[in-house]
Amino acid sequence: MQTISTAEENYLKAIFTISEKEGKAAATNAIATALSTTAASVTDMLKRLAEKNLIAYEKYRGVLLTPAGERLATFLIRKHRLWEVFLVEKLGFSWDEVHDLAEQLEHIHGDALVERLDDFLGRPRFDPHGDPIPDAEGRWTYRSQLLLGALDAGKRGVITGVEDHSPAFLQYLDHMGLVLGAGITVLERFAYDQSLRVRADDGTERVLSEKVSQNLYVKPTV
Amino acid sequence: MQTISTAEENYLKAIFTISEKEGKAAATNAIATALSTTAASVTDMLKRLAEKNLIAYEKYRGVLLTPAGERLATFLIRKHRLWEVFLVEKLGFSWDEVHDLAEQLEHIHGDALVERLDDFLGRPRFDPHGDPIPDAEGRWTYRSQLLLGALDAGKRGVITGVEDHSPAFLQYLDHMGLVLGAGITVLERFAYDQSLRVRADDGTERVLSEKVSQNLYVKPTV
DNA sequence: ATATTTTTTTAGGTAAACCAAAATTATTTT
DNA sequence: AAAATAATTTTGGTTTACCTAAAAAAATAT
Repeated sequence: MQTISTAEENYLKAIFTISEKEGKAAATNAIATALSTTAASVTDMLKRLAEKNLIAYEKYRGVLLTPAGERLATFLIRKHRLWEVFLVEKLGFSWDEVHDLAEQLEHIHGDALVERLDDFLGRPRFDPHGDPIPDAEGRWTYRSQLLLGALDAGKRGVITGVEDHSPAFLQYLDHMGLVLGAGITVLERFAYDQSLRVRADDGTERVLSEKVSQNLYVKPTV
Repeated sequence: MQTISTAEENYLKAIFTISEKEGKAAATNAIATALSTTAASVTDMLKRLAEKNLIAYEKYRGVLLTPAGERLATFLIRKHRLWEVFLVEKLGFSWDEVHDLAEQLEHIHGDALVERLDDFLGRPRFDPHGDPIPDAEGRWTYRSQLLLGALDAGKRGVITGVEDHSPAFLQYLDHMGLVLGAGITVLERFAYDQSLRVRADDGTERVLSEKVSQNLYVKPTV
């Protein structure tokens, strides 16, 4: 069984994320940007990953993960998100503090560790940002959610996740009481700047910018 | 602030352990053996660690840690042992399974993580093998313990730790019911092979070899 | 005190993971 | 369809952390 380095794991995760979002092969430059490295370094690594049959790579055509590569990437995301749950639920970190630590912890190797951690945490299906956690077989939980910006006036939804994971956005949400699970009703949409007047379940009313409404996911309630 | 690689951290820990046990500067060969590498590689690394002022190195004279190096080594041991407590107390691993995982986890960087983990675990002073855990300021807890082999016939002690940390020994102890905190009374010492006849607090009597009695620590009870 | 053995260092080399600059290929514009 | 631009790869280099074999120093034996 071949071993995979931390650097290789980071490439697999980046390729997974980019090709998933773009719906096509990940470009060298996109990977370089995601990993804060140069295109030359990426080409270097792609050759090695192709050699290990973790990616399907054709020069100048971008890359896709092979089933083996996708399995590894999925498992890395599983580990990252389980550790995030641990950091928030057990150690008391806030959701804007856990990314860098989880980025390190996801590279710890040990199948038994992951499964025991999962049990210890009560087999959570979503991480502290509302992102789904693949199960031990790599299966994803799908959930019907839409951006708050897509919710019609008069409709209510429950906050289920974020698109922007930056600490600045997460801290803003904390400040506004917009936490996962909170109910929110769209009262009015201002055509001028696409801002929304919303009401929390406790009756508090606020105006949220388009930028906020485009980065917050809600599940509509009936 | 300079960064320290995982390889460098492993050298610091090895130097700490060897120089502490031997009571003198750690020899190149001893470090090579401890890290399963070659003397040439060790010399290589010693130059780099000396450059970073983490060790006091004189060619052909062995190495000692500087205060900065000792601080780092102590903190690594703190992290290693806290993670071992987590793995045993929270995730349900047994004491013979946790070393390799803790060996990875000790290299996770994050002061807040360590302090929160320490709190979460109830600020334990000893790890699952009875080894002391340095506190956040790097202070060690000392404990009066001696090898079971040094306990006179007729005396009773409580098991406080192990010298040999190998899974084989730990599993043997489990099998014999010789867990941390268990009481044990030496009934008789056989001069021929230095084996001991002992009695557990539940009345069970056993004979333990010299090898066992030289690898098990007890705290004498009055 | 010299010879032998052991330990340590040096010399020269490797692979992984990065880089800048130059060359090549693909894409877009005209 | 050519020219210009953008994306990608190649070339030649770096550092880290290893290695083997040879040389040098220290320790031990005679």
